[in-house]
Amino acid sequence: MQQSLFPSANPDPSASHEKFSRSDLNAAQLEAATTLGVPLLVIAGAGTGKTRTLVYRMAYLIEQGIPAANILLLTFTRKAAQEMIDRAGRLISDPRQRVTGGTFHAMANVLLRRHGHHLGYKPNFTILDRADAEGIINLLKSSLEMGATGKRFPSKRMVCNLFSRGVNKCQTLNEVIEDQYSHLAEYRDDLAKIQEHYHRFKFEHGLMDYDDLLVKFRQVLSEFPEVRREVAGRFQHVLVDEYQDTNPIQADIVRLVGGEHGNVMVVGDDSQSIYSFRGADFRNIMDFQTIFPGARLIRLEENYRSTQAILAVGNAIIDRAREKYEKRLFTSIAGGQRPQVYSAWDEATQARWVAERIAELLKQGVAREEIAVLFRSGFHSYKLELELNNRQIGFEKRGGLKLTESAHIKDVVSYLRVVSNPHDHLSWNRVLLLLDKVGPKTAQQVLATVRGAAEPLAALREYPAGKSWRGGLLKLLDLLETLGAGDRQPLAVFDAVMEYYQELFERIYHDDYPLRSRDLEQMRLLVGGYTDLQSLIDDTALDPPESTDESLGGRVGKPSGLILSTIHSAKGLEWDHVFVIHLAAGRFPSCQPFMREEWEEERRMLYVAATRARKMLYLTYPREVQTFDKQAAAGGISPFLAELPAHLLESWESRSGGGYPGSRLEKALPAGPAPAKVAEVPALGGKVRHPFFGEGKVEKLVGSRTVEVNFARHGRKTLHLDYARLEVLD
DNA sequence: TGAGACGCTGTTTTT
DNA sequence: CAGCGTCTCA
Repeated sequence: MQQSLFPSANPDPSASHEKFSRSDLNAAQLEAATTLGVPLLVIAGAGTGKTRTLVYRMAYLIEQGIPAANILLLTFTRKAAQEMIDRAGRLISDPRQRVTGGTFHAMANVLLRRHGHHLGYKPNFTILDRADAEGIINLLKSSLEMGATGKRFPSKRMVCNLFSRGVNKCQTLNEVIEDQYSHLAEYRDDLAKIQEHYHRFKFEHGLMDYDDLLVKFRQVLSEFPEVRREVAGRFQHVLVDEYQDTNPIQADIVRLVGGEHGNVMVVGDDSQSIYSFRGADFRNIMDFQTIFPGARLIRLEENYRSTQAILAVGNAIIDRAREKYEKRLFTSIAGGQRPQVYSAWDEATQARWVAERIAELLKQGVAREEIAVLFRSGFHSYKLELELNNRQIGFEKRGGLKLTESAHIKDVVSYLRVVSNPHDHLSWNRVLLLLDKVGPKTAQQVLATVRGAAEPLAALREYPAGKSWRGGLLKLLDLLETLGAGDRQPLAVFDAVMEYYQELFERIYHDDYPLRSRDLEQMRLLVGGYTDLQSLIDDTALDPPESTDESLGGRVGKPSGLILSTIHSAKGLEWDHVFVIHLAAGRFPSCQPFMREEWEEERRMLYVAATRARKMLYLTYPREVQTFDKQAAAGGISPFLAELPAHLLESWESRSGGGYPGSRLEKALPAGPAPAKVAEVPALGGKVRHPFFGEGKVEKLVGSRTVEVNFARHGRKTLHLDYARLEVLD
């Protein structure tokens, strides 16, 4: 097995050797970078040099004689870790000193392959991505004969969410159901049964989902002191980025490792907490000082990123947050142009306008990598993507569909997974279903043989296969046997798989296989970069490449072009020119939030988006948005945008003399802060309609502005009238 | 039992 | 518009 923790690119040898210099940091940053012997909690506002501080701290530790191998940097994405580590590498004299770093999941993966045997795992376990996990739920659902007829059983997606939520918030199944899924109460017993089988299934077949990686890693750390000591001994300094977005399990992992020596620094910003759906709670930041008594708190408040004009808008957004730790960002980059607001007629106009601004910027000589377009949800950029394609402006999309989520890639990866872990039932199932004349029933029967066998391949040789598909099965076994035998490079394995798969591929995807084969070619390029099959397989789940063309150049360092990204994927990044689109009611905030917590998180998301901009910020919204059934053209300006003081913003004026139905800001924005629309208080027992949950009946009035509503389709929800967009029916 | 056609429904964000 | 589940035919 590969020993380097997280295989990553070599530092760029051509990079200049910046000298580590204390004068590069302000007082607070310097304190954060150089304080030793005390746990540190760094509250760092957006753009206050948090990354720089982490980078300098790594370099400082190394200069103090601590081997880089003993330093661990935990970040939110692998990209972020690599970039920081590269930068630290440039500050020190010995380029071979390389800090290890990556995501919590990646670290857990590597260490569990080594220590998982304590919990009964073999080192060749397979990591399940979301679709895999849902697949298992589906398998179990049908094998347990649930949801057969009559009542509709909750979707696999729902079931997975429910399980995951329980894990990440440390709640029991019953608590989760009560809390969030009360409408599923009647399925409680079935869900409990599925959950039990799900856990057993994963364990018996050497499978781990994302949550397992964290949970099992925590377990091995807490139950086996010798493991804990070994891990803590190896990582004598732990640095954690984006701490506001860690969940209780991750915090526990930090506590267990860091508790051994206390050399822990965590960096975070409560105002940028946007991952509560994964169990994160920004209040956890303050628990740090309880977990590590005597921890020192350092605040970074000087913003080095944005102009005053942009920062003013950022501050105005977050000022309206109900609950936050006081902190006021200031910048010495005076002036700057006020952020521009463009109110578009509809989505197409919005797309055209943004594309035109981008074309203009490019013409003015702005580098493509200094421009980004951000949005709440992946699909918000569809129209813009079309528009950019029309104008032949290349872009890279972050977030949204991953390359590895497409069926044909999953097919290929399944062969690799079976080679690596012959007990991986899920992949076996997929691989068998690809055979002609083999469907779910037959596959299940074959799998029964795999289950008991110590050597599945040999056992299957003896399988009494039906005439129509015997040949196919034997060919498959030949392939797997050849691959399992030699110690081949991943690329050779991939090519062998492709030779076998090509025929099936063209049959199954007969209508569009030429298009799909482009993905396979791209995948082949990626495979070429690996020397170890297991890490290739791991990365398909832990570090999946984005689906659009760009992938090799963008893996390390700077993004290679114009970026379209979800706000979540834009975390920690910055650009000169940032467009935030779809700031329309019902889109951003998405129509889902119905309680304060969720509403506030949406607001923080806008804050994150706005503070990505260095020089110029553009905020746009379509006045009309199409819903999926191309019906209701709801929308209009997002309340977040509407409530901003108008004098901080500037409306866009059409230069071409009215080619667009451009609006004047004064018209679009109310003069003062807009009060939230005061919704009518419905009567007890009255009917209401929610944009997402549909119709429901008011069951209880809690306080003056909070009601409990029982929705026909979604069960009972507690709603706050100031946040939920409730319509009172009569 | 598998394969393919049809109709329904459901909508974030990510490791 | 998918991606699912159900239904029908071979």
